[in-house]
Amino acid sequence: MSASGVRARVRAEMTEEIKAVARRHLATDGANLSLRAVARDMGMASSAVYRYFASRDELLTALIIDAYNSVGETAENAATGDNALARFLSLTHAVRDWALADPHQWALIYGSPVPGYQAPQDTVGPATRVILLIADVVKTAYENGDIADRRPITGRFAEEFAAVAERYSPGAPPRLVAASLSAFVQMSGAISAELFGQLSNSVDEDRRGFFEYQMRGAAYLIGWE
Amino acid sequence: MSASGVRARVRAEMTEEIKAVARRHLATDGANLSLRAVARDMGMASSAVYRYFASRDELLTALIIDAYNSVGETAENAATGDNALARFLSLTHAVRDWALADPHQWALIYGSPVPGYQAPQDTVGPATRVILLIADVVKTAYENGDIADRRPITGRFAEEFAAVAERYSPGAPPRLVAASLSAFVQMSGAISAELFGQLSNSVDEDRRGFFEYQMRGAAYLIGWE
DNA sequence: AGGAAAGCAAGAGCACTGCTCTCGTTATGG
DNA sequence: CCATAACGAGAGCAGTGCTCTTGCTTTCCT
Repeated sequence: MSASGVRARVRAEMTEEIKAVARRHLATDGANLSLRAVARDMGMASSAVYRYFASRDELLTALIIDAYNSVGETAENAATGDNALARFLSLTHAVRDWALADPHQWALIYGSPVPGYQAPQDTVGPATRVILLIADVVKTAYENGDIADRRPITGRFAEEFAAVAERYSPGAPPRLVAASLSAFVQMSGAISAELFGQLSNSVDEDRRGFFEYQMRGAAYLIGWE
Repeated sequence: MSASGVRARVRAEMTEEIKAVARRHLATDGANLSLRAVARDMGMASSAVYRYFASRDELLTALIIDAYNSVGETAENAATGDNALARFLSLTHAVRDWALADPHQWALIYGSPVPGYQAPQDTVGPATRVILLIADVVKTAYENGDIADRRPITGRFAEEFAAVAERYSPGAPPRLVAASLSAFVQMSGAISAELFGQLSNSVDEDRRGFFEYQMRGAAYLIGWE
């Protein structure tokens, strides 16, 4: 019976629960969480977990994809505001808040790659959501004429960006694509620096303010203000 | 006999060799390198390694300190040029080159922190060499009048930076300290993004050019050009 | 309805890990 | 010269990822 399949439903629930427990372990053990410990927490034999994830790496991959989607969705929902600059600042703050709320998930996707782990193709889509969102906000602003001129870029990398610009937003200046990607890099770099302890003893009180300062710098280089 | 002590000399050599072998393993296993494997490579029992490092974490700490000093020294030696901007660009390129030559050492010090590992106090000194170097280059430029005005900073974090500025470089505007730290964050973020695969499929040919573009952006926000 | 096939959970087992403890050996220093 | 400290090796403990076998249950097809 059951066109949906009872077993399939149970399987989906189990899969989800394993991921949930694994996410909890992520907070204490980071990327080298123990599959056996996860199984123990669920009251099942470690070998049973392998029915759901072929290896620890596959579990990690699932967590990585979920994390990318989670932060991507958060950013998309936060990209609101009267003008494009407000949307940009809002979304970057949302990403930072997401990272602060769960530093280990952030480390999982934006920290150093797990040794020996090779990210499969399934992760590239979710991984690009935030940068594409930034690019979209910038593109809209540009088409509305809200982007001031900045120095054009030259050199080989300018041609690479010209190709990207032509594909995603014909007519947009290549330097705008470069500045957008640079803004994304600044954002993730600022968050990682804060989370990974690089700011200790210099900015301890108002890290949010310093983050916004940096994002406004990135916004200026894009062409806002 | 031996005022220096034969045993002490041998011990120092052994310590250094263990670190060297461990650094090799770092390239394949990352931060969760195997102490036993290191011992095996050296033809000794794993328990013997504990005569030199009380734990795996202590070995990692030694590697971390060495890495900080190595990149710091590299940056210091590269901070040459006719003007301060040239020195800044040169040192950032040197840091990037250092990271590209040994990504795993970079990940060790600027990547996600090893779970359960708490960096001891010995690491903070070496860890600050690069940022202090940048601050020094900027300070010199400011005192020579080579730094253009930029928008002042406000808010609570501005007071924090004012305190830092007063201590390190009395008279220097707080926003300059903020911009210097931001430049450092941009640098490490740009390198990490490149090394950790965040730039795939957008900048594949001329990553050096894109890096310099970003560093020139940071330089502009400091007040160069 | 009945039987084959597939899914599932558990346990034992392998090779590995960090780390501790004990045991002989060797160099150091009073 | 001899007690002491440093040293290397080995065994052992508890843990790891992963595989394989064994029994049971659900699903699917004829």
